[in-house]
Amino acid sequence: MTIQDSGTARPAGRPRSEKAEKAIIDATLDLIGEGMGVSELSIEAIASRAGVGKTTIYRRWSNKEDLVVDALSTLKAPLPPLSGTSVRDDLISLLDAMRREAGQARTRCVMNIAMSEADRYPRLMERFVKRAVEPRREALRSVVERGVATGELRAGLDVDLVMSLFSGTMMWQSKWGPAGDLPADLAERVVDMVLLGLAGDRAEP
Amino acid sequence: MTIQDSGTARPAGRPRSEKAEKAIIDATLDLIGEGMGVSELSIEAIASRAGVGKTTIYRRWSNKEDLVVDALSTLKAPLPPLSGTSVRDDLISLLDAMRREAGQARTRCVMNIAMSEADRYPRLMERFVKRAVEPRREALRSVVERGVATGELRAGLDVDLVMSLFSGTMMWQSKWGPAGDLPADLAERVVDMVLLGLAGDRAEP
DNA sequence: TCGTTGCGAAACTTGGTCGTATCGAAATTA
DNA sequence: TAATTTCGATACGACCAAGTTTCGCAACGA
Repeated sequence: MTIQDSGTARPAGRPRSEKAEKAIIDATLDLIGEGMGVSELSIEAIASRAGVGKTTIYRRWSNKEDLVVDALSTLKAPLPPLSGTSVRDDLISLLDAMRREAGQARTRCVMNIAMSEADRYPRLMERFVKRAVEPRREALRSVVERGVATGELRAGLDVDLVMSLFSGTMMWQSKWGPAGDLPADLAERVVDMVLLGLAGDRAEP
Repeated sequence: MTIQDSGTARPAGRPRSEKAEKAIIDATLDLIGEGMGVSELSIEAIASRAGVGKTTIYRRWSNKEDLVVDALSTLKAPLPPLSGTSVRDDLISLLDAMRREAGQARTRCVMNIAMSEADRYPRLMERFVKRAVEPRREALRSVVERGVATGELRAGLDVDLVMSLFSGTMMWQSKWGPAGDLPADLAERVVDMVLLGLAGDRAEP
């Protein structure tokens, strides 16, 4: 028990540079954001991009995958606040958050990795899904379920399928939709189109 | 002008083996189907898988991308026949074709490439889109437009957005939906859900 | 039969990355 | 000041894949 034992017993010597750590994480995300797959990321490229020695990376992470896991984990998921006034409004809020994120190269390329390398890096994906995907999924689910409960949405809906409807549409638009940024009113149009349905007449029995 | 000038003036020497060519293409598609990205494909792996010397590959394609372009180009797009009786039926046919294709590892992994490597291999993607994506896109578009024309679908629909709705939902399901094969009635459920809409009441003005 | 071309296999050169080690300088504690 | 630890830089040996070349054999036309 030394005199300065306030939780973190700082060892002697030069402390690790937080700036270097941040630079490494940023460089990793940048490279991913430029379209690199996990398997093409090289420690050397990351070190060079970050302006850092390889030693500094290996001192912190024992291998590439651990580094990528940490890098992806720093992508926070600040869900938009939901007004809760109507299911329609909340759906638009959620989808508009997706639209805005789809405009960022980083998010887009992380999504690329999630789509294409999930099978090869299950550990990585597991952590990433837990951190970034699950919160959104659950937010969307709770909104949909609330809508069913309040009658704003039809009873008997397949909630998972509804979620696929919204998420899939937004993702498809961001990847294959019109070039450039997604239109600002996309979320609203998607939600209204889905809520209202496409049918021209409601001649159901 | 020799005596045998029938269009293809066969040069002297042993002719190129069509079998080898086919084996190379197949091996390429197999490896892609096993989850390899374009950048991870190695000519050596392809040659080894195809039971072929590297020379035989380099004699035909000057680089990896040309080979992959040719390989993907051989993936045919046999669209399902459309009954044309109702827009609903045709939509189900198209979406069910997607569902069935999503069950094939090859198609799935080609889709992975399309999603994640489109930016890095624009030439490749251009040809692939033209060959495999466009026909489907146009088939879907014509069905939707016919629906609007006949009144089966609401007037004033954003046709591109409708297409994103269907394509995106199916793709999302195949990637993030329940594990294993997609349920056989998925296409029907998606189409009906979208046509009918989610709203619980139609209190629109 | 002979010349030409393709074949698969193997050797080879080149270049990139890995993970480790070493260096002098810098930052911190004691 | 001395001890300790990290810093960025660089060098190292090992490995792997790319792309080229060489080899002996096979398949074709003349």
